[in-house]
Amino acid sequence: MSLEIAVLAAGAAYAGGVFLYEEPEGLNGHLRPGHLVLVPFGRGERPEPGVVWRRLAGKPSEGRGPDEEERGVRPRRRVIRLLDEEPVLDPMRLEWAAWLSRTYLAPLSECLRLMIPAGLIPRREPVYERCAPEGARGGLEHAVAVSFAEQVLLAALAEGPLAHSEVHAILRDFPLAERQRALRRLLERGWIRRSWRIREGRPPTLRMIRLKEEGILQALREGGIRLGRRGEIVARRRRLLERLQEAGRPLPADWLQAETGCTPADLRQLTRWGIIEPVERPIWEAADPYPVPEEPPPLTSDQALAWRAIERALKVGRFHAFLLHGITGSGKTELYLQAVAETLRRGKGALILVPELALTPQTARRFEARFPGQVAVWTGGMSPAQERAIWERIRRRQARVVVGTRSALFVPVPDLGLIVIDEAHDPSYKQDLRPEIPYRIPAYHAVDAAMALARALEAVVILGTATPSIELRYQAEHGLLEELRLPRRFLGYRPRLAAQARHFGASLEGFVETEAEALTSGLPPVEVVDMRQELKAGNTGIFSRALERALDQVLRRGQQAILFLNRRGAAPFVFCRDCGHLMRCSQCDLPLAEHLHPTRWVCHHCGAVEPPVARCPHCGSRRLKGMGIGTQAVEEAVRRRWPAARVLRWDLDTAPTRAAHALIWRRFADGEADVLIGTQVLTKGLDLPLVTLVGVILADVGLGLPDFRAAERTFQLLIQVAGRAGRGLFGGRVIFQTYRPDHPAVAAAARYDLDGFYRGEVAFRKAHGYPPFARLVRLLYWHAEAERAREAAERLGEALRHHLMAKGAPPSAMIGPAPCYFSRLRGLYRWHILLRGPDPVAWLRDFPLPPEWRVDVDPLEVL
DNA sequence: AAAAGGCCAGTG
DNA sequence: ACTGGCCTTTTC
Repeated sequence: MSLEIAVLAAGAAYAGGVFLYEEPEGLNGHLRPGHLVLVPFGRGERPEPGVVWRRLAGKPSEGRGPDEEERGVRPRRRVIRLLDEEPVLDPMRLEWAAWLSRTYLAPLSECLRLMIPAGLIPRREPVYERCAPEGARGGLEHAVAVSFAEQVLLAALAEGPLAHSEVHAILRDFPLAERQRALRRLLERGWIRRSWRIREGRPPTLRMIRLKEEGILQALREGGIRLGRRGEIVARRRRLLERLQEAGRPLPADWLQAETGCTPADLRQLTRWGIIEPVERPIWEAADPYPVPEEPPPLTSDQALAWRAIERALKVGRFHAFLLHGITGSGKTELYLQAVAETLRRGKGALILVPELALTPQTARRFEARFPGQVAVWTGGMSPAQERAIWERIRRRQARVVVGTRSALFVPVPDLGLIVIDEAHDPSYKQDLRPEIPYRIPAYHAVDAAMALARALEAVVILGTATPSIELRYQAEHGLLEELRLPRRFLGYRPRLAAQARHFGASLEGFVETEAEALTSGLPPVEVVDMRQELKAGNTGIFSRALERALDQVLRRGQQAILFLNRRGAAPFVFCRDCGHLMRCSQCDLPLAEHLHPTRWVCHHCGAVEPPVARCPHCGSRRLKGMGIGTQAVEEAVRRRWPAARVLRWDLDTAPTRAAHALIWRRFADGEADVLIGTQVLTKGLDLPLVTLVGVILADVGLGLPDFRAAERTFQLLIQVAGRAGRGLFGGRVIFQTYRPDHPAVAAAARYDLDGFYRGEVAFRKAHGYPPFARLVRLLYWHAEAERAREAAERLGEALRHHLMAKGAPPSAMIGPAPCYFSRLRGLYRWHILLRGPDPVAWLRDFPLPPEWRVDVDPLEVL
């Protein structure tokens, strides 16, 4: 009996990923597809994780492909051990992995690797031991040269085997190279042997806190005990104790900290005083910290209409996919929540995907409030231990609702009944290909992958967005998705709004009451300002007269404004005024942008920061000048023109981390600033009800790029940004400044004319044979030497041309090879070949594509 | 990717 | 002889 095992080691993919192994003795007949095992792999026999793919029939005559005959008989290695009694992947997900592999032309092992978080794999460490003296080629006494390090090591190994880390500790007085040399030489000569030790992973536990002194709160009240010196510290420690008392049972430490503001130091101190006590519990036994779920509000009539369709699909329990097309603020999330509730009632699990830079914790909190204790958050950047803990909670059905980013799609939620993809148009749902990621990972799109999974599982999919992509709308038009519309923004219910209105001195006039005291509003009106006219009128500033007046008014009224410009820094280009030379990144051949405070030149692709030079490298002139504007220039201009205004900037410079994003959003939402200036990161935040003005400083950024989706991206961005205004009682207005007021993306966005833009774009795509009328595959190659990149691309192009001809594909099916538009990034020259046709992947299936070529199926951009 | 094997110039 | 450095090969 042998087993086909997909080996998840990086290198396995180079050889197809699936290998034959023998079943270990102790487990005869036990291993099934989907089981996670460790197998020896490669020349070093390093234990690597693998997923059992198939059992092959026992007879050697059967189940042997012709290629195996060619390879000849070779003693197969044996599976080292089973890592988890239960298969980690069910048959449906194995089938799905095969689909991913076929669809994205990626090795099966790389597709399965997406579904196995690193936290499930135990740590492995080499162990060295002295061989029996007979085994060695010549005894110590015959040695010609034995270095001092080798002698020390041999002496230590005489006492018994040593782990890798122990060897390095013993040899710590020798330089690293010397230690490695000693190990290699002794191994080569057969004096020592290497094997592998697998560090037993302990089942994940959760640190919980137990209240030790029951009477502590009583004592506190009577004033006998002090919990600390400063009031703030005392307050949060008291909050912690109250929570524990209320619950009457241990609560998770991290949850307590988040909830009460206590720090690990607080917990240590209280433990030292004997007031509380940490206890470790298996993760799946963790008690539910939230006792009372929040009540769902009544639905508005728009929501109710959409809900009937969703509810029906959930009740039928077959595959069904919705495009929930709802403008910003129309109440999509409430529908997600109700859909999750219905899914849970049916005993199934739910998955909610959110875009990468979204404020995931805030979104997750809304779900946690409704489904207390049942929500797991899955984002990138977790530690292996966290991954393992959350994964176990999900698998053991402790958490039935998973909220997360793209990678959460691959968490095996048992009995998955619903997949929600919020902001489904967001580009972060597409796995991008980067040169530093080895080999060919599947360039999947979470929407397509989710649809395939849902089909296999008979689950329901909801794709929510205010700006559906052309492809999604096209699919909806052709019956592949059911489109549901939420055309009005939901403000809130009359009683609460009335109270707010009194507080802010606003009025509820002009809002539409759809039913049951639910007030809705339309989208804020957009004014397009032609900046060429401003120039003619002698206004060379950043702000048009209209925007200036509008900002004046907003600041006078104490409301908030957002200024949007999709460019960081002070100036996107630095030119020499004498010879016109453009400063470029040495690694990327992209223009350097000027940033201020301190003045520096930054490459917006690779992030390289260069100190500004005084003289033009081309002509030696000292007259170098930043041209154009970025968010930093807008900030300076606002500060100059409105010195009293409180300004916040939100872009990658001011918010490098997720926490920083949340902080800026929080500060602005709390009214700590009047004007928020930012790039597209600010389209992803949540509700900001006091914003009454959105100014787009330059709407045409990005329209000049030679990419067939450039117009669509700009259109979506403008709609999203406009949607940030007027989400509260004061209404709102939007101003687009542009040099191209007639461009369809700008003009249609200003009218919120999604249908008009869609029709125009579809006609364009049809005329030029772009998706959805054809599919694209982009083959990418990169290399540090320009010549080698060109050669490789031309060689492959030649081979592909012949292959396509033999397949009967038209000559127009292949575009290129050609250098990419961004021809050099991070020091690598980039070439690509585009394939275009009804199913270009099919042409490649029997084509021997060298592994260093990356395949981007359905690329989002072709730059 | 990572380990192992092969090749070759430099060293005592 | 024996290194160390650099490349190629292989992964069941």
